[in-house]
Amino acid sequence: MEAQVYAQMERKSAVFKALAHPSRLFVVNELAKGEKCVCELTRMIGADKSTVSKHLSILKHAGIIQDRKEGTMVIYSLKTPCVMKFMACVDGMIHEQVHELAGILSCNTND
Amino acid sequence: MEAQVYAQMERKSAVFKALAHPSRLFVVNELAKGEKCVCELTRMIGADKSTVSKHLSILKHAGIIQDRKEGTMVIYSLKTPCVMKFMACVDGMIHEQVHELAGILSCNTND
DNA sequence: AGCTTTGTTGGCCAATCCGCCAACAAAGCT
DNA sequence: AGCTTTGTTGGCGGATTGGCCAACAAAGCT
Repeated sequence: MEAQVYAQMERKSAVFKALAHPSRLFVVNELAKGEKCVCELTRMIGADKSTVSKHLSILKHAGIIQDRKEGTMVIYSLKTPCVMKFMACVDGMIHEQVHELAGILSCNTND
Repeated sequence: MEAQVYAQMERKSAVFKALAHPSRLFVVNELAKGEKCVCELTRMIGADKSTVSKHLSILKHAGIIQDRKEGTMVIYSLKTPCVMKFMACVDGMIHEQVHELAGILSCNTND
């Protein structure tokens, strides 16, 4: 693979890396419903605020979310709504996998 | 975050994790053009075949690609074409970032 | 049967990621 | 000014990932 192509793939993979964590995915899902401050996201996730702050920093650096200050609070919102389109695709993939598994195991799955 | 929601996010993030590597992204891009054997992908990437095989295994396990045997060769192909739709979205994000950077840099050219 | 080609798996080690704590910074309140 | 709330950053261990080598397996040739 040529260095130029590799560099391009690296930039792209950075976006996927940013989304490759349950908490960060949760954040994106919540922000899709509306903007939220770090404090609220921290309460929802239930981890240390430093942990959540770092997750948000990763998402921001990837260009997926943006922030704005309001008093002592920092409010985050979704920057790239097209991310949610792919979420639907992933949902479909997971449903398909569950279906396949259900077929293999031939037992009930209450989802 | 409730355990059930966390589990759902974990399943989703597995798909993103699978795509969160330059070589694996390269594979997806190549397979979008047409099916290819491990040997060809190995030549294109330029890593050890064991490394490429593991990358393919990760993509397969995530439900993104599928394989089929043909003689001594194993031929991989894209299983979920909707992945490519998101690629376009990511491309757009990167272009936007480049644009922003260009804007910032063009405003500060005082040297 | 023996050799070659093609892939996969296990193991080792380096690099990266993750989550908590501690420390610090900024803004509002008393 | 001091205290509180809200966030960010640094750093430390533990867990995970990534890439190479070696070993093994399957199928095609000679």
